[in-house]
Amino acid sequence: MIISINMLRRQYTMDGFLGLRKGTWTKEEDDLLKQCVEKYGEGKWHQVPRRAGLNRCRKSCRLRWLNYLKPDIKRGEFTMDEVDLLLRLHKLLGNRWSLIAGRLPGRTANDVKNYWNTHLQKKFLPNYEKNKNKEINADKKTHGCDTKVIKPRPWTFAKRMSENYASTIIMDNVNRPHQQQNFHQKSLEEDLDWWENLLHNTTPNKGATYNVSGSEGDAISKLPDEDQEGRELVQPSNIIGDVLVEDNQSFWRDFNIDMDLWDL
DNA sequence: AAGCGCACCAACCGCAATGGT
DNA sequence: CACCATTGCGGTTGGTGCGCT
Repeated sequence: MIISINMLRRQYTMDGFLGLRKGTWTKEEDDLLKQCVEKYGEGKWHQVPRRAGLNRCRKSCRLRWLNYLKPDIKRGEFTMDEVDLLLRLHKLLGNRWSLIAGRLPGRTANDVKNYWNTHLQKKFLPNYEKNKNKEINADKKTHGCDTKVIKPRPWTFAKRMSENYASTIIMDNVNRPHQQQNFHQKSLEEDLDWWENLLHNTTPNKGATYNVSGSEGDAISKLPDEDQEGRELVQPSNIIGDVLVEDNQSFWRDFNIDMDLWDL
């Protein structure tokens, strides 16, 4: 077996002195981690190395599980539909990879980020080559233009959602969204407007109001399954525009991609 | 065949957010 | 409120494979 100097350096840096292994995972390590998660469930990552008998740090275990071992991970080429959605979401959200990945079933944030960096960045960012070594406005560097990215700030969301609360984003006079701290009680339909608008490909209008059900990637997955009376609620992931999509049905079955639409 | 450059992607690192005490 | 431990995220690195010369 040939071990390069770089490999040694990578595997035995500071963590190496602490006895922790680094670098590529072996089949045996994968099996141990899989067995551990199957037995104890996902989470409590600080306990995983000990429970699994792995000589890895908790971060490494978590990453390996989330990006590679998790059973529902979809591998292989991105489909046209996925690329389409990725482009739209990136235009709106910027490099919020976990948020974007949350809308692409089976894809991880790392997958999405890698795909963007290797396949899409050069193709869809005007002036990418020109700007890549320059210190420029972060939005401009990300989007190739002065697009303002909606960056919802996190707050304690679970509690608010459980009380059927939503926050409000008001677009200011330069089309920059900012959140208000006063929460209004809203109907679920209103809560979903923001995500509908997202998928409608709309640009925030001056003075327009968007209702946001929480923040960060968890937001959607944390929406309640039922309302306070116990009635089943429709998850926003199943709503594209005005169309309710059945489970396991492609969102874009009859959808034709029109790149000009986005003015990229 | 060897050398080089590039694309891809798994994995690492630093830091901010979150939760518990 | 402060502090600490843990989690999660995004940027970056580096190994590998492949095509070109």
